[in-house]
Amino acid sequence: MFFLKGYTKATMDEIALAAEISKPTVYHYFKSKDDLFFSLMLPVVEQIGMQLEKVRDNILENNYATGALLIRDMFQALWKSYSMAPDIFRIIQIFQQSGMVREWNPQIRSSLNNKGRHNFKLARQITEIGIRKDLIKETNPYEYVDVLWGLFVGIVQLEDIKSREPQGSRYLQKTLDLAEKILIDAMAKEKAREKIKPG
Amino acid sequence: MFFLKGYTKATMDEIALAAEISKPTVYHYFKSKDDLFFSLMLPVVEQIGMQLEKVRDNILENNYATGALLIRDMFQALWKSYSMAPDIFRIIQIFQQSGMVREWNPQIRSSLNNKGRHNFKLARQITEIGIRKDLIKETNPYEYVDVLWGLFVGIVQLEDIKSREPQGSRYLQKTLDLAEKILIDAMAKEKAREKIKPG
Amino acid sequence: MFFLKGYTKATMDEIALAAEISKPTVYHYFKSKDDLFFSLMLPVVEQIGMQLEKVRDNILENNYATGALLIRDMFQALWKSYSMAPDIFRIIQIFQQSGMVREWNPQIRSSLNNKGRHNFKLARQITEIGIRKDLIKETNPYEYVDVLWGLFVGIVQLEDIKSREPQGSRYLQKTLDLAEKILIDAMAKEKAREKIKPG
Amino acid sequence: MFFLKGYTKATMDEIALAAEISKPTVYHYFKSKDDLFFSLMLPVVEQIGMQLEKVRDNILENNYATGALLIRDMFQALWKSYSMAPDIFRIIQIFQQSGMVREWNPQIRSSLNNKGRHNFKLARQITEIGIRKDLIKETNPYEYVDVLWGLFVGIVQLEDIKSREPQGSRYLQKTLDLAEKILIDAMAKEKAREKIKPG
DNA sequence: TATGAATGAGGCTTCATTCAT
DNA sequence: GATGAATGAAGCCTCATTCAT
Repeated sequence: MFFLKGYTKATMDEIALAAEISKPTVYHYFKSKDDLFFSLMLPVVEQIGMQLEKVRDNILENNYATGALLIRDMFQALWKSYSMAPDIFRIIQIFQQSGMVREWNPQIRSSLNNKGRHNFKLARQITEIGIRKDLIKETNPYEYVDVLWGLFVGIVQLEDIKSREPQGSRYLQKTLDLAEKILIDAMAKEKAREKIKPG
Repeated sequence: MFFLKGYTKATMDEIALAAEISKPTVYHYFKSKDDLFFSLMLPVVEQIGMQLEKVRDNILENNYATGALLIRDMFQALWKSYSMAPDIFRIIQIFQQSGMVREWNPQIRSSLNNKGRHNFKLARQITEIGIRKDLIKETNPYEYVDVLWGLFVGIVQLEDIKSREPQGSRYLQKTLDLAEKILIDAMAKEKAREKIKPG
Repeated sequence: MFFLKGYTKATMDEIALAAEISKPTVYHYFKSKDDLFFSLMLPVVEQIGMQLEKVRDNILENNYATGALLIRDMFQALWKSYSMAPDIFRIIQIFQQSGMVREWNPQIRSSLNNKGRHNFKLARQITEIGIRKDLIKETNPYEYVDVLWGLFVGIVQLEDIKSREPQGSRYLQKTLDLAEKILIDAMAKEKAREKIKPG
Repeated sequence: MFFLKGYTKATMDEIALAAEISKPTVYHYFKSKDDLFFSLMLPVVEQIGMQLEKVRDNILENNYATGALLIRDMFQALWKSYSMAPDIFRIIQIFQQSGMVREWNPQIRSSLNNKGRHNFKLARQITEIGIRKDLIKETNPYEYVDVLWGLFVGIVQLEDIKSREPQGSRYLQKTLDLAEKILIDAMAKEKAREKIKPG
């Protein structure tokens, strides 16, 4: 529902109807609409964090022979999280668009923000280590991570919109492949000899 | 207002208040909330179209010596449109997120969709010509254009969200610069010598 | 407009549009919506009064040979007024239905009520004289007049509604003819010999 | 409320207040103002239908010795329905005056129209049988029924309006009695002797 | 005389949330 | 644990009416 209609337009009536329970029952499980929304988002945000932690562990253990492999893994961290729950992944976007105008439960808000910031920090760490280890071209890690995230989310969103239209495309996979390739081409340091062809 | 709060949360009361006119006066000029929202979006969508048309004319007249210049101009087409009315540019995103708010006036909906599709078609044309003229690496133009658009929009959105937070960054410009560089690195064909074939 | 939509649903915008003048111009001629409405009604109410006065004069001058002729003339008094301005005649009904909840300009209200009451009084006078002159069967003139008025208005209304539907009848004339015949049959005193056949 | 103020002027606020429930609760039971209005009307329209069906059954079973009795029963069919819910009966008039308020739910509109037409058809059937059975004078049944209905409704309306005024009369009963008498006098066939042919 | 633009007040409807059972 | 019924608050929109020109 949140995904289909956005946070504000999804009504508790519809949500209860779709869940085939009564409205008071929804409130039995979730304190409020915000709470319900938040409960959906949190696991995905955490999922991304876990994926990124794996990447960080890998690079710390020198498991990446090339920058291409590192970059691919970072990109895949997002993609895997997305694949596990595409609809829910998208509502994170909605959440951010919704402007958080309504005063969220401060606890909720801070928890989510912390986890979000944590993810960005992780990605920056990974980038920095990648640069230090000569896998990634010298860049400002802040900008690099923002490009990575923006690229992924922008494409998911775009293909999403397109797929909603009658003649909508279903090229999400292919477009993300291209995006990944572009990132690698642009960011990965080509090792003296072995030239990586991302496949 | 739409930008600050999103379509649904922006109330006509607030809009009228912000515009320093009364609510009925808003309705004197715009038939409905949808109509007002749409009226804001249209010029920006058209602006993008105009910018892209310039690029197409340029490439048809062989005004691009290198692929880098072509790609930069396409990227700049978005950026210029964005710069002219950042807030309004963003509401296009909101519009798309909002799942085509309610049942739009079919005329509105179709007009906007047509213009949007037109822009994508233009960008694809430009890409195809660029490939044919040996300025851009061989790629599927559909995917290429989607990456371009997704990258731009994703970054704008991300920086937007960040800038809303207390410690928010203001790195939009720098991040977009990096994004442009990445696109060029990855897509533009490096000419051995001058390979431009006039005509 | 009032006739088409009723007092409340007819908006000043529509009225001005239909009159092909601007709204302020309407207000230039009529102080308010009430005033405009009233201005339309008054002439018809007065018209009915004038018709009835003629009948009263006639009966006072012994111009009616039979009760049938008298009753027909009273019925015709309504019908003529209706024919002169059917739409406007109907709005009198609307006015009465509208409940006069809104506080009409007291002057307007009283003027209209007076004229209306005057008409009923006239009709009663005529009836009383008719009874005294042995043209009409002995009856309570109040009830008699109410039947006459109710019958006429009820039929006009009914045929009106029917004519609005796709398969709507257009039998106003014939039905009113029958109504008149019924009234005469029931109320007119049959003179010793000459038996009137209303035609 | 509808009766007191008419459809348009009766506000949902007032209605809820009068019903001593909150506005949303009204909407819990009725989808819209139209729906509420319609829900009030339907039973009365159906009530009239049931009364007329009884009359039709009676005449088919030769239960009427004289035309007077038949006509009285038809008139009483309306009157009984009216008596059972005078206020609600009146709103049917308002409904018709109101020009089919806005765009009624097509289902509602058609349902009501069908039932209304059904009632008229029933009354015509009764009239035709009455004529065939020599109880009623030869007449066009269409016109006859319209006179009957118009007469009843016109009088109810008129007395209604009068009773609203300070000096208003309360002569509904007496006037309807007279109306019934008039109808009988004019329409019922006076039997020379017993002319009833069983079967 | 005529009008585009403006508005305070108010109407219908919906929503998140809570009772009472 | 589950729900039909209830509601305060708020949103979109319209209307009669008036300015300013």
